[in-house]
Amino acid sequence: MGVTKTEHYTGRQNSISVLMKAFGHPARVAIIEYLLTVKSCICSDIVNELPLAQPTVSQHLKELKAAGIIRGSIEGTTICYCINESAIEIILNYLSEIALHIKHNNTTCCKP
Amino acid sequence: MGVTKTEHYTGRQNSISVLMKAFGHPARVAIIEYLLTVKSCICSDIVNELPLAQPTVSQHLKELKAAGIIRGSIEGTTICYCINESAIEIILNYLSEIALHIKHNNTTCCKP
DNA sequence: ACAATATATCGTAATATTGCAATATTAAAA
DNA sequence: TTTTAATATTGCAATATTACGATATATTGT
Repeated sequence: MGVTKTEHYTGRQNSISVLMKAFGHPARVAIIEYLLTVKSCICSDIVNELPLAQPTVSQHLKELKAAGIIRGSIEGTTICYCINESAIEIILNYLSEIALHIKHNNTTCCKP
Repeated sequence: MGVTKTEHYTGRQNSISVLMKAFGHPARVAIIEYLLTVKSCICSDIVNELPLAQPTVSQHLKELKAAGIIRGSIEGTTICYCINESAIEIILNYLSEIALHIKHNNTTCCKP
């Protein structure tokens, strides 16, 4: 049906999937990487850096913002967008836990 | 058009987005978490743990495997699935880089 | 006030994803 | 060999995503 049964999963499972999904498109990965290279976060020229039309970029930015990966505020005709460090930390902590679990469990099957 | 312009992005951007996308659904997050709790990785009962029909679980497992997040091999009527540690490490390294970049750049705008 | 510039929103087409019933496949067990 | 059990595949309906042209909005500069 194309609709996710969100209510059947834990809050953490849902919020992790939202954060990860935001990284789940190469355009958004490229946007994030571009934001990193720009020291000042006035980023009116993302459109020129990407092979995408302005409405498409705007939409990806909106999704990144909705997921909490970036923050932004209007500054005249330009927008100040930058990465929300704490969102990155949340994913990092989650994956670190997983990596620890794997090492701890030390499952011997499925080794290449 | 619903079709991603993969060819316009770097190989790294594409592969990161593939890995992250695999985590971009709560059912797959739940599957991964379940795999972690099972010491031996014979996981024939994922279906009983999740609020999803067997074909749906099978499909999510297929996607996780295609993305490289899990590995699996047939063992009679059951399947041995487990998490591919190196895939987790790849994401961890990538996000650590981003976090470092953020701290290093020390952009002062967009602070809450 | 008007033009220029930057970004957002709307509408829409193409494609992808999610979920499941039905069915197929596969190998162990009787 | 037939049944049983576990997983995969197929086909399909509902919904989501991606992308962009057209247009709206908003602010700056003249």
